[in-house]
Amino acid sequence: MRRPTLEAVAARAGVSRATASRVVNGQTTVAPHIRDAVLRAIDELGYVPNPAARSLVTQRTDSIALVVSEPPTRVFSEDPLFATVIRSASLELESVNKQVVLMLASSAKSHARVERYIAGGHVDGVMLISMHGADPLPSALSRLRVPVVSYGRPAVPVDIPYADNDNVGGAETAVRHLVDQGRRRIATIAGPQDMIGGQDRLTGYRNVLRDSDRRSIVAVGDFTRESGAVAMRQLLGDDPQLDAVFVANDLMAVGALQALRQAGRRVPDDVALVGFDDIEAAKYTEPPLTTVRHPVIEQTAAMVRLLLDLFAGAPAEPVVLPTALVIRDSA
Amino acid sequence: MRRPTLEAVAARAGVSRATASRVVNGQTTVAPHIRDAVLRAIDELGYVPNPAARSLVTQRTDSIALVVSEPPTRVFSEDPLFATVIRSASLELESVNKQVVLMLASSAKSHARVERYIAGGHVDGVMLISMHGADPLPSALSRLRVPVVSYGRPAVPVDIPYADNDNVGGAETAVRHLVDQGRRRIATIAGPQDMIGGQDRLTGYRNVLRDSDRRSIVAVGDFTRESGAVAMRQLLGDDPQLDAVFVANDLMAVGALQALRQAGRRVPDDVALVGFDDIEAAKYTEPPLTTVRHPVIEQTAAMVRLLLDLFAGAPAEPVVLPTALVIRDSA
DNA sequence: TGTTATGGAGAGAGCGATCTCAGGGTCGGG
DNA sequence: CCCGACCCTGAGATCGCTCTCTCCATAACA
Repeated sequence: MRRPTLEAVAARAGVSRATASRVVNGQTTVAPHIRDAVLRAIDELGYVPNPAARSLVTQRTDSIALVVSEPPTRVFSEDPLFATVIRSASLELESVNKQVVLMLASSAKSHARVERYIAGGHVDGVMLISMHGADPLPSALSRLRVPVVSYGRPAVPVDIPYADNDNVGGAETAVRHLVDQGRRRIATIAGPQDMIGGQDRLTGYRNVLRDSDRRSIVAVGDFTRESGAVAMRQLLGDDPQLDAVFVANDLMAVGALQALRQAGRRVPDDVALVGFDDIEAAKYTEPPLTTVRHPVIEQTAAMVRLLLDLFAGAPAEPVVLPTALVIRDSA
Repeated sequence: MRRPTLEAVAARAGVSRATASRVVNGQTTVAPHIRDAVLRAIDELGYVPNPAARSLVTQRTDSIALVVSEPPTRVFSEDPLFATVIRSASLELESVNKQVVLMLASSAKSHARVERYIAGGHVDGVMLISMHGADPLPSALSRLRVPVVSYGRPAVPVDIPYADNDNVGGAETAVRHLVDQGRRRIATIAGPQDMIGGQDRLTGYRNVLRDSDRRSIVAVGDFTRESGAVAMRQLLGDDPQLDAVFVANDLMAVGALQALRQAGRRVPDDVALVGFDDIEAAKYTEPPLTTVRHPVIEQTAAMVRLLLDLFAGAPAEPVVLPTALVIRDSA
């Protein structure tokens, strides 16, 4: 007992396959009563189009790969970034009837697997979210003649459109805010330096300090809460007099806040703290976190739009979204 | 400039399409020198089989959906369970040349989307990891005549094979261990009661207490670390004399440990603690956590095997893997 | 030498959709 | 009343592959 085919639907409705196909694909050039007959037949038979047959002739699959090029432990960490990107990309593409296929590319072996899958034409395009500098995937995929876009500027210079947020500018705004408050010893907890976001946010910090006659005090974390606490303790050891910290993401800022509390420093009285990302948790810290908004959903939407542009043959230029300082109580 | 077809490969190698196909699919009935010629042609043209055309005739897609029926926030939480299942399922299926397609089914809307995708025949089978009682997906999918297996016993009674671990038995072993140590007031931090794992582990706790003439003291968490801390504080309020706690998963146990420390209780001297799952972090707590091993990788492998059995037409009976008490320092 | 296995290659029929193109109505205008 | 325009519908080719079936060549045996 096989699944019903379009042929069966057509027979039952008393029309040709072509007409049935027209109805299935929502063409308007079909007489209403015939349309209804076909729809009824579809319903009665429980017809669902065979995607293989369809994509064989259309040369489309209507599915898009979201390749996350990170070890699973990072993807499935407490960082809500990936979850948000995945969810909003799915949502965004759902509205144009495309399905997101999530692929994790951690090891070199899984890279090869992903490449084979993409090269095989299983998907119409690729959204890449890869943050590490050494990642060979962006260039590998761009060679495959498949439409590829990236979430965030690829670390390796490679000619694929991307949607990013203004990491440098955001960091500059944050640090300038601390300068404007008259803070003198402004430290930073930077992100990992093999990630473009980590680099750019540190650059922003340095830019402002350079122009404002202050010495830079840097500790490096890896974007996890734990590493934020560790880095904060280290900074307090390096310079017990520090009166402000710019933290490269909110997760580390939460850890830093904890470390400051344990060290008996009041925030913002003794030490002002600015984070980056504006994750949900930033509202609920004690005190609520002043931070730079990283528009994840908008950035994802922009990335999706870039991909759709590529499909349409339109030119797709990189997009950089502005960030905005969200002032709460920690600075 | 289109992708080369099998026809092109055959032409270049001077053989028929059928022979080229035989080589591509690794059949042995091809003369070595012809085989080589075809392989060379494949290499020179950069030929990759068209999956749509292939699955149109074979009626296979060689991809398997892993449907995670949880809100993304839970999937991408600090709980390493999902990451491990995803990784080991991919690994396991890779060896039989099948690709895992990850689908998140959180809302009712995404349920419909997943169902449509599966019904469309995009995948050969489905692995379901769904923990909530009210989840309509198991029964919905089982109606679709697609091979479906489940990670963990489905909360609704439905006829799909599953691989589970012995939650009840594991909990019993843990609590018995506490009884054997002469603990008198043994509390539990249970998991969410709309999840089968949460229910079963509480059942195990109750079974042993009932037989050992002790009163049960229950607080309920939601498997997150935070909720473990909250529940522990509540238990200490309810019965300041308690001398042991069985915690339904390690994540909550970590939180409980923290709460106990803050309350000035020594572990295991004042209060003994047993967790469940044996996650990596359990080794590194202070003191290291005594816990029940939940064999995630083996269980995933068993689930994959069940699915492959279904493909082969073999009967697939539910599998329940044994758990084992891992004794460290907390009890 | 004739006959039967046997191994290896090719011809051709599908798989289930889309899409172009041609043909048969209906209608309005001359 | 005839004809061109227009709107629907159907016939049939096509997408790229697998797989059965047939056929040929060589080997093995009597």
